[in-house]
Amino acid sequence: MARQSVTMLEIAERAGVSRSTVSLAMQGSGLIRSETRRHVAEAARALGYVYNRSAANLRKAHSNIVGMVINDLTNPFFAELAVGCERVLQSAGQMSFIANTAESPVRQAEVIRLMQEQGIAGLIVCPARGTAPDAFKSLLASGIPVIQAMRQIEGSRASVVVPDNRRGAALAVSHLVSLGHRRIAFAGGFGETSVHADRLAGYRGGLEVAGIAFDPGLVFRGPPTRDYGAASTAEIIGGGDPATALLTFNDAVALGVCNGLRRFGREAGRDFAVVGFDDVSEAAHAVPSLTTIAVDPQGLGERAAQMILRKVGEERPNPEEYIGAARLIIRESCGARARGTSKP
Amino acid sequence: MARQSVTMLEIAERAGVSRSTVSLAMQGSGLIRSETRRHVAEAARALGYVYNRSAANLRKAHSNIVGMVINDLTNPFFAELAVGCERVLQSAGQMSFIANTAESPVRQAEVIRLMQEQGIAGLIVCPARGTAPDAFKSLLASGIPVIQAMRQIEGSRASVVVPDNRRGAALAVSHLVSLGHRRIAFAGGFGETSVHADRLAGYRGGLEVAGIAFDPGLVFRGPPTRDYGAASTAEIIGGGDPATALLTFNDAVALGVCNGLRRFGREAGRDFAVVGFDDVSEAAHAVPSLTTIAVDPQGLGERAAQMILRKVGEERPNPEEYIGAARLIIRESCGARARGTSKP
DNA sequence: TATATTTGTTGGATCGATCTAATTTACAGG
DNA sequence: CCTGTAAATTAGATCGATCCAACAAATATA
Repeated sequence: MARQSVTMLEIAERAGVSRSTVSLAMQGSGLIRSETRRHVAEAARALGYVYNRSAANLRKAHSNIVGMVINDLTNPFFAELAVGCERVLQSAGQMSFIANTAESPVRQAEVIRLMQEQGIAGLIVCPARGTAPDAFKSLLASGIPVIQAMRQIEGSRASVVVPDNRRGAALAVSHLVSLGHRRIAFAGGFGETSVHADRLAGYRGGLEVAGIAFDPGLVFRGPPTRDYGAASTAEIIGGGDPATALLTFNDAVALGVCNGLRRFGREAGRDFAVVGFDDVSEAAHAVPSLTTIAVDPQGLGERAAQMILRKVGEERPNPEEYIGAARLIIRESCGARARGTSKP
Repeated sequence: MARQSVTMLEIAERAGVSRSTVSLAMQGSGLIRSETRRHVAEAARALGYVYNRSAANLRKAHSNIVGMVINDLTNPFFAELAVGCERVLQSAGQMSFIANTAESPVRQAEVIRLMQEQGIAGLIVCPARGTAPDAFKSLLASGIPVIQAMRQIEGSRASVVVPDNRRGAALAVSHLVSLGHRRIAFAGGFGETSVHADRLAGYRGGLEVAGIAFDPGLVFRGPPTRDYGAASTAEIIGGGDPATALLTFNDAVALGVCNGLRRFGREAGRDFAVVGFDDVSEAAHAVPSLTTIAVDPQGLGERAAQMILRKVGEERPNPEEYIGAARLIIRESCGARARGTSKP
């Protein structure tokens, strides 16, 4: 069909006023008599009018679109961040579009370019692994605010919204220490991300506070996945002076280790303490349920959205930093609570 | 900063040609001498030019944006569909934006309106529960193709891409029958979605083929969640002539039931057979690993994307229907394979 | 009554890229 | 050297909403 689209001019004719009046009425200007406004609204409805944002954006320089670039949407952790963000933007009347980069900096660059062509008002991004420090240069140069969420790229001038990874890891370690553990391992994640660096630093800090010497032999690096957790279990619980407790880079690794332990006839929470990181929704439902550090991705998403809304209005946005709380959620896998003691 | 954006006119001046030449060069017209084209490209790069799609769309009626409206992005099943879609669209040079409706028809209507205002070329939608049949009327009326993925709304004139839910459920039932089961229950999901209706119909069909009478007392309705699965376990395994096997509406319910069984000292695959639906990534990793019906959400997403790409070009797009395969994946939870027999 | 002020409405230029029709340039064949 | 054809380029109108300056009408103030 592709029928010719209805324009404000047609509404004007039908309502017996001018284009200008229609435009003003549409955007709720106080200059228009309320009766006129009603006529215009009626005519628009009758004609099936659809507002043309492209045309409007042509004059307004920036649209009401906020872009969101997510490294991995199939990971519920990041999906929740996106959803939290979107909820806030939506209720502020901003449209948001979400794009997925699948951890590819190349794809990320492509997506950011396309978004800039659409004239986004701001960008919230969970940078892909290996993102270059100048990835947001073009956006920042044209005065478009950029917020990095969850991860931050060293040397970029964009704002940051992240959880307190360092403190979270330290909390986990001191909890394990309070349960009597001295040989505490750390597993999963690669050195290239800021998140890994921070969580590892918190782990070391926690050990130091407890007066426990750091043993590099207890740090295991690898992909932040369940498969890695399952595969590395043997290594973690083996060796001469093996660990009795483990803090993992994230919940996926922790859940993998819980399964891995079972293959050796061991059970997390009974024979070995496991603490995860992130508190994904599965953590509460797993058996045994997972003790973990909650970072509230939805809440961080909401924060990021509020920050971008503020910055979009600003004349000259300066980089800002927000560090969200990290809370220890004690469940079964650390051994502090017997299995089935109460609802997870 | 918000420096004035660079336009084609400025490129034209720098390259010593006219606006028209720049425009033609940019869109790769064969009319332009390759040397001129090079000059233009150079000037654009030097000035840090960013293409303004809003301006272009003003003349072209439709943008190169495909909208995707997803009922629940935090559900990895739907997230994967979105990602599959996006990959195909991306490689076809189309921009896609994803929005989340959180199962709210009101929010969905809002999102669709905003997308139409942006001038999307097509829409792929997993309709929210309770979507009205006329939800896509405005889009279809202006000739914008709409594809419903995973779910379909009765009475809407949009195309459809869904898995073969009916056949999948029948496959599951006949597998359970082949393992010797005669009392097979069905649990989870509400009647309001087409998916539930189809899966239930397949379940009944499977029973019929095996010559087993349908027993309404073995059908349990409830939210398609893990919590529901855990909570309804008692009811499912109780009663006078209890079920010995269970097909669930989706994997979430199945995983919940597996946990629920454990609370009664029973184990899926040993004392009770459980078959899920969807094959989410967790199904393979769970302990016991979950026998389920794979519907390949990424593959369906890719199909939907290909379909929309084809339709965007068409003059008068007619509603189409694609029914994807559903495969039985045999793992541990149905009891066909001993636990730990081989890699999941 | 004349003038100032407020309130409501409108013409017309504008945003940046596109596209048609027109124009210029290049070059062959006579 | 001219004409005809092909190749390359360009002027100018156009898309639809916005917004300023201008204007008309109604009301208040001198």
